[in-house]
Amino acid sequence: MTAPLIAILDDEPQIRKLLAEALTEAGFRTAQFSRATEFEAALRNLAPAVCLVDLGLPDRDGLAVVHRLALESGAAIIIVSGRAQVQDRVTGLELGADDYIIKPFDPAEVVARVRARLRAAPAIGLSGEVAHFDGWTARFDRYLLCADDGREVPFTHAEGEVLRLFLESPRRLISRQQMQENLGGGAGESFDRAMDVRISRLRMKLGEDPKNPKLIKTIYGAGYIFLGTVTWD
Amino acid sequence: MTAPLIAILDDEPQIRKLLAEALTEAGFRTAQFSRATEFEAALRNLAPAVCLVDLGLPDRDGLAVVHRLALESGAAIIIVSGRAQVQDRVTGLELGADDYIIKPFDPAEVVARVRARLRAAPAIGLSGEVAHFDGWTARFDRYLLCADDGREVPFTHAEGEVLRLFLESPRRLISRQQMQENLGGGAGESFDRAMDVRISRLRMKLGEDPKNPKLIKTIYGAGYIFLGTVTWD
DNA sequence: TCGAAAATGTAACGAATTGTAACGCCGGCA
DNA sequence: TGCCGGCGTTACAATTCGTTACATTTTCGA
Repeated sequence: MTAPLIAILDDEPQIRKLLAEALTEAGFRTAQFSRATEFEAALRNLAPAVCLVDLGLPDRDGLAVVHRLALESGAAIIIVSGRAQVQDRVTGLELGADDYIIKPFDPAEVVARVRARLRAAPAIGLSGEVAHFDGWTARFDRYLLCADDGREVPFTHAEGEVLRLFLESPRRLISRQQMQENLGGGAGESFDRAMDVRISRLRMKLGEDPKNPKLIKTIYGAGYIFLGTVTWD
Repeated sequence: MTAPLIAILDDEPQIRKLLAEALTEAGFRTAQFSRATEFEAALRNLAPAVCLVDLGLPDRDGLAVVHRLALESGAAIIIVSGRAQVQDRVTGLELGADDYIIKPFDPAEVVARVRARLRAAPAIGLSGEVAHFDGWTARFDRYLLCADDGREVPFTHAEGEVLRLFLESPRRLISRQQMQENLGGGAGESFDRAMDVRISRLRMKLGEDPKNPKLIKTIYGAGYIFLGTVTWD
């Protein structure tokens, strides 16, 4: 998967450079803009995950930009501004910004706040190779489940398919139908207890209590729900 | 729908009071805690949408609390701390906090940042999934009834449907008609004792005295009434 | 007041669904 | 060729939940 794109909108070149360098070093891609018009035009083609927006722009009020962004784009918005009054921060946040950083800033903090936004953002759809949930880390690249206490449990390909499905839609009912369709491209056979067995084996590896599973719940007659708070790297 | 619940964890009473007043005035409900142990115990039953956490706690390292919270709960986490170094902020955010506010703070900004968190994550916070009543907490997200004394009783999907119906209309007569219609989409068969059995099973799990049920009352010839004071998170 | 009919409570049963231990097939590999 | 791990299949155990049967309660007319 490609690195998330961070858009930077600021009229001061040194600021842009500072931000871009820090973000690039942290592994993100960046796109820089000095004027609001240019920025908004580019948004049609780019889909940044986070936008860093300065309020003091030459061609438009930064707050107006923030407001439009909040309404029309799915990106997280972080205001980076020299306006330090509480009232500025409150109105910026009320207008739809997700965070507000005051200049002068430390690049490390900006990176940390960008990461926080990405973490909170809907990880829906795209999934990578590493996910964390409830004391576990699933490494799909190594077919390995790592517990926070250091234990490592390998999982197989078939188990991984089920696990990925769960981790991509946590806290949502997944019907047996959906499972069958998403698993191993298994053509619709007469019927399949294979799935149940996969889930049973996965539960065992996760150390679930058979009488009262905490992570993978069965909804009789409907399907399964994965409870657990998932973060994808 | 009830107002989102904001949890406050800070050992200084004035700070708690300041935060609670501002949040209450802004239309939120609050729950206050002065120690980490107390806070974590309460999380079994509460499902706050946002947690405001101080780092300087008497009984535990605040960062550890933040980390656990980030892994195990779906709540947004805002650190409110006097530690003002960039390094503190970065590690706090990396450990899973969604925002970091430095003391002394302006209550208006705290409210704005809480709102920003709620806006970004309407999915989590699980509003509508947790209800409290008379010594019990019903967690529909986990199919679990938690007694205030710590006991946990799982309930099934069918039982949950009945329970939810009651908790959504407490102290109001619910006719058998209405039940049948709301339950499992059950088409109006000739007649159904299924519902009675569901209620009987639910009563048992709630530990009702069969001769004298306190929570689920039968109105002969009319229906049922759920007596109990319900609060939804 | 008494007794019977109607309404409700619930234990027991059973059909459908789900859990899982055990078995066996298959492909990879030495 | 023989071994071995992955994984589907099978068989049987466990759970869910509606149905049935009977006990209990309420209502109401005689």
